[in-house]
Amino acid sequence: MLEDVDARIVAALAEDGRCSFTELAERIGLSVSAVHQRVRRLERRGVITGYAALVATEQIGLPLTAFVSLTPVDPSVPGDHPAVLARFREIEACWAVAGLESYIVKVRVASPSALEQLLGRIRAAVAVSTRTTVVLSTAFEHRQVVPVPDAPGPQVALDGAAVDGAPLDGSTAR
Amino acid sequence: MLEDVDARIVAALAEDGRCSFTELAERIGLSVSAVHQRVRRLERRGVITGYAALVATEQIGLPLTAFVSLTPVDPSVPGDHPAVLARFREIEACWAVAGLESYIVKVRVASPSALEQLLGRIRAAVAVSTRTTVVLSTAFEHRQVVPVPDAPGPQVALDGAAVDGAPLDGSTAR
DNA sequence: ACTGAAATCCGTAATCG
DNA sequence: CGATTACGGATTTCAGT
Repeated sequence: MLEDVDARIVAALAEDGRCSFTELAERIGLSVSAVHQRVRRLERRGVITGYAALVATEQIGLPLTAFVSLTPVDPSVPGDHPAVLARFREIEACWAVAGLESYIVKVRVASPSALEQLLGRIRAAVAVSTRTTVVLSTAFEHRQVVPVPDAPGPQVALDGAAVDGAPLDGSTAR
Repeated sequence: MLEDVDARIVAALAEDGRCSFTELAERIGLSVSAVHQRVRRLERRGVITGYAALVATEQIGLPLTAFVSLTPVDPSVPGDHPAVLARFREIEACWAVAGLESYIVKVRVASPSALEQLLGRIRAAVAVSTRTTVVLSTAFEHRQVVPVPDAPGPQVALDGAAVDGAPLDGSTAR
């Protein structure tokens, strides 16, 4: 787990990945060099694994998002499915999951017909049957889940329901 | 859609969101000010919607990821479900989807019991039944899907299968 | 582990082509 | 739309506590 100061740094960088060390230091209440030192340590420890620009996929000609669940045709033949799936540009993420299906991948394509073609290529490449769930709209995505222990916590009722407009984060009062 | 230069800038920033304008300019082969100008334009146009540090959730005490599909108990009562769901810290993403269920949310929690409690709170807050798929492992995530038109393209066979070790991105030769 | 200072590098805007 | 210039501010390192 994370210490308070580190958690606040991670939360700040998760929200604004290009935040300067100077601004970060002001927000956290430490010197620039101390913050710098901690960020580098968080990177080395693998807490922060990288930085990314968030791209509106609709704006770059990929307006269709879908989740595709994969079920191997012959489960006795293993093979490194994720490695094969990683070679599809259209696949943004790949999870191995518990349940009827073995994998879920998230894909971004230009059109229904591009989706159809992609599904065909996936089935051919990894010998799976697919089940596809088309995304109608993205309410939010890439949101950050970093717990910030020292932040003034929301008032939370005993059953875990938030009292007013506070986040329903299930955190305990302290 | 995007112009070649913009696409390469977006791709570079998607891969390294903290990349300096100086380094970006070198990679793209433009002056710093030209790149600067283009990045600002991409931000203004909403192509780049933000920057984020990528955080290893296992490292911050949230090792359990799951997808939860939500089906409203009474579909005739609408209400702004995404807005309610957004108030749960544990929910990282929320999509409205086509199919039997209405929404899919991605959650990150500390443990199976934390998941159980979260599901209870979700069902209570938005009056849905839930179906949960636990993630066993994340092969990859947050990968970038930005098409880079001018990059030396992979040799692709007519059926769309890559010839050698190139990405199976279905791009056409030019 | 944090601070403060020094040297270098970068971001930003203005100006010109 | 891109290059050059110039200055203020940021990054990074290091010595000190």
